[in-house]
Amino acid sequence: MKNKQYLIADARKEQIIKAAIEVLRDYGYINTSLSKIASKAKTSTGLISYHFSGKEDLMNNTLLYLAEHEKASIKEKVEKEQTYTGKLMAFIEEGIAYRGTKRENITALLEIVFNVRTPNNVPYFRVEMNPEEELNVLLEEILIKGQQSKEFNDFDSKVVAMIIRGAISLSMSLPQNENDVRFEDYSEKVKKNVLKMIK
Amino acid sequence: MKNKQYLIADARKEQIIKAAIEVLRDYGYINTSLSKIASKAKTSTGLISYHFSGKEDLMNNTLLYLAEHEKASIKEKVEKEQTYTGKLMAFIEEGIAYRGTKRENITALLEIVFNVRTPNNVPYFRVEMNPEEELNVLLEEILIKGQQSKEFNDFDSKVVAMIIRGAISLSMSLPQNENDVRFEDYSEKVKKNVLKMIK
DNA sequence: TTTTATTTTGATTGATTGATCAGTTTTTAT
DNA sequence: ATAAAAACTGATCAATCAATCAAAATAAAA
Repeated sequence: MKNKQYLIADARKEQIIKAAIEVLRDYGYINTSLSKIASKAKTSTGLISYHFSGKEDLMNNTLLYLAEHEKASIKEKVEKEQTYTGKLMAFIEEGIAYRGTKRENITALLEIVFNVRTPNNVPYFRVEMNPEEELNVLLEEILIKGQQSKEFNDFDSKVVAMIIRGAISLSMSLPQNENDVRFEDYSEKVKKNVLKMIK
Repeated sequence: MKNKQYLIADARKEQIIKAAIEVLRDYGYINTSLSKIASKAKTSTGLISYHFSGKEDLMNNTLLYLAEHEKASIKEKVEKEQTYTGKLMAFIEEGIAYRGTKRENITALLEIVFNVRTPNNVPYFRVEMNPEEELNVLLEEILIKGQQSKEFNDFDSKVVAMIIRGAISLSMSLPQNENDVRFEDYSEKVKKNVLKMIK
């Protein structure tokens, strides 16, 4: 029963990670301490150190958890579509929608990516193979295959991918108190403008 | 002689701000301490507290210094152009070029904007009237006036402005070890794609 | 049941931080 | 020249932090 043996540990780990996400969202990385996470998770700092090898390890696991969540959400929508145009529109739509509905997740992810650094002092957001990078690969793949299938015309796929990523990122700066209509409106208009670039 | 009276103070303030920019670039916000800034500026922590009311005040002044620098650099190029197409292309070109040549400035600016919060715990990058916002206003103004003069066709100026801003921001993720050619290439291609959206 | 392994607590430690302040030097004004 | 104001130093302080650890509680295995 090797599985059951670690069930408690895994559940506790996820509980701590979820608490970390809340604290990161509420206080920002600089004001996120293990004791704040511990009290949010209704446990002790010692337990965090027991399940994770340190604060950095906790942040790495939290980042992985968040990136995986986002990636799964977007991939699912993309795979439902048959055409590359459909896949691309789904990528944009879900990328923006995710930032509207799962705002706290993206907020926490940004706090980590902009503050944690490798042992060589390189910020995560400069690291080539960070977890977010997988979504880039997916996006560029859609663009290139769409060109090969003649659905899209000729353009630099890397540059257009960056423009799309930038537009999705900036949806975070949309006013959040309003309802979803603003996000949907932004999403529709971004899609229209992207089509102008690639068709 | 009211002017001379404050010359030393102003010079010292700028010296400390420049040291802060270097430390922010090298260590990131979380590892930026007053003592690190003091030793980089070859002075003492006490002096920083003498010239600034605290760490937050220093960061605010540094942010202002950086935003002013960038704004002046872009505005200068934009104002040289006569047509709105010219102004828009200049905005994009200088926005991207600035991120290539003054990388340390933008790096420090991002460290501040993503970490400092208002007394109400609102992150700076969520504050409506942050210093960066002035560039937005300029960009939207170019787009709207370009439409009014029939240089541009019909589109949502706020959305297109966001797409452009996103593309400029992401130029920071271009590999930096290479020479400027990558930035220029990216710049040219972004401009072409933007023209597809607005013409 | 007894033994062993896993999980949890909370107090403690050593290090670092931003800020303060008494005292010194330098500049400016009279 | 003298007084006053401004600029500056460096030691010190209280607060906070991540990490540690001995001891206790709980669960699993024998």
